[in-house]
Amino acid sequence: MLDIKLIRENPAFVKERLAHKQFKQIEFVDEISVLDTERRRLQQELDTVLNQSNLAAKAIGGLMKEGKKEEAEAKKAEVGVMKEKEKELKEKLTAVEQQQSDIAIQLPNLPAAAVPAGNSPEQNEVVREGGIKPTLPADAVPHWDLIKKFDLIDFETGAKITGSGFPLYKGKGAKLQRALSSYFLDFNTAAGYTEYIPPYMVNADSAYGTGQIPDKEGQMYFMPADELYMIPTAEVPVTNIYRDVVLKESDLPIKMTAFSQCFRREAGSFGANVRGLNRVHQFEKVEIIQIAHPDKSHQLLDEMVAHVERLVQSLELPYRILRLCGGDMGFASAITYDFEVWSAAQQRWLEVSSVSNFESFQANRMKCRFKSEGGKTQVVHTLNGSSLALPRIVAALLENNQAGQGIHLPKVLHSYFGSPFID
RNA sequence: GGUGAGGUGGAUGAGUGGCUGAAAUCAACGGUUUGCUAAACCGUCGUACGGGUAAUAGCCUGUACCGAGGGUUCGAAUCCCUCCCUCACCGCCA
Repeated sequence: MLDIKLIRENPAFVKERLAHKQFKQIEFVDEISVLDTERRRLQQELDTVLNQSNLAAKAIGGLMKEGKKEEAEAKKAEVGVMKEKEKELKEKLTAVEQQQSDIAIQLPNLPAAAVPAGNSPEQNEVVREGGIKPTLPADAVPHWDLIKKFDLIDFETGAKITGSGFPLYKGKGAKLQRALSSYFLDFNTAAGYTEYIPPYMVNADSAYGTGQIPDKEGQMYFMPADELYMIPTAEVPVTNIYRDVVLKESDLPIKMTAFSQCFRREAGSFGANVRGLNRVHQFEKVEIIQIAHPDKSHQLLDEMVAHVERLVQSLELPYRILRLCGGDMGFASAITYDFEVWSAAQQRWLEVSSVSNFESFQANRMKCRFKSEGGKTQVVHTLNGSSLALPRIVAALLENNQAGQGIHLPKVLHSYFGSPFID
């Protein structure tokens, strides 16, 4: 949610930034300004009437005590007239407020100054690359073939039990998931992140707080009987820990990490890009989240990017870091860095992490604030990133490390997996 | 799922339909006293949205808010209805 004061005071800037994000309905900015003016006018009018009837009600109380019955009755009649006016103004005000907020929640976050221009993934900026792309043997195959060969995941039975895109991990495939998530969590907690296990379903308030509603509502599984959403990422429940909370300045930054299953409908996806583990409806991910002081958030974002980079490096995977252009960023983000690992057999980059600073956008919606030393209350900044999403990491690990009889695992995983290779 | 109790400011906890935006205590903050700490004493101490003035500090002022939403009334924290949540016991259950 954008700050109404910013829209009021600097509409030109807001419009320019929205255009940078390739947002089409720039006219929303002017519509909000008009509604805001009207809203304030109505509130002023209503407050005046309410004030009069409050004063009259008090006067009646006094008159009753003094036994001046007739004067009291006369006053009552007066207030009766005001009630009509009050009702009318209240209805108008509520309607205008509703209209204003309906539009306001559709406005995405403004991109930060460093966000490159552009409207398609090709215009994302490569910040840096690392690792070495392996040269695979002539008979190298994509991960879905390796998965079959080593019997790691049974997609067909997963489809029978639930539907396509719900993998059934099995044997060493299941153990590898456990090894990776344990390793990621240990890596994060060693860096000062507190570990959480959050609920996997959330209510509408939480989904709204992090910006999934209304923007991504169709992407979430919804349980109508209980009005709950399956989480698309641990970001939603974990960030919402601090919804409607006023923190102390000394509490910041708050660093949290959580493993969760993630559920995404991915409606409309099809084709070769969704084969195997490239795109699934249920997957495992470890997330890192920070609640930060506004002055520190961009520095902390850099630290989070560096943190994820070390994690990817430790897996010995070739990777690159992208700074997303305005048109490719998420609804709630002010700036986003994507991590991609090289999938050698598919000859393509796979996104495994997205690290973003949401600045005050989520905090405004969630009413997450802190009291500064001076006693002033202001909203925090929120940040999060994957550290890491498992399926595509598995895909890259399998493909890049295939060597005839087995698949070699990076050193950091040996103790977690209980073996240096899969065979 | 059933029954009972309850939801009041950072915390504990009063509150008879008007004098209660809300007692009291604690915590917190500022100050006095003090060699330092403690104690004592004095003061401050909710949020949101408006309006005025002013330097985006501050000050003055209006409205709303005592779980949420409705209703009764000239007037509701207080009465009525619906819903939500918490706790306890029972039932069911990994």
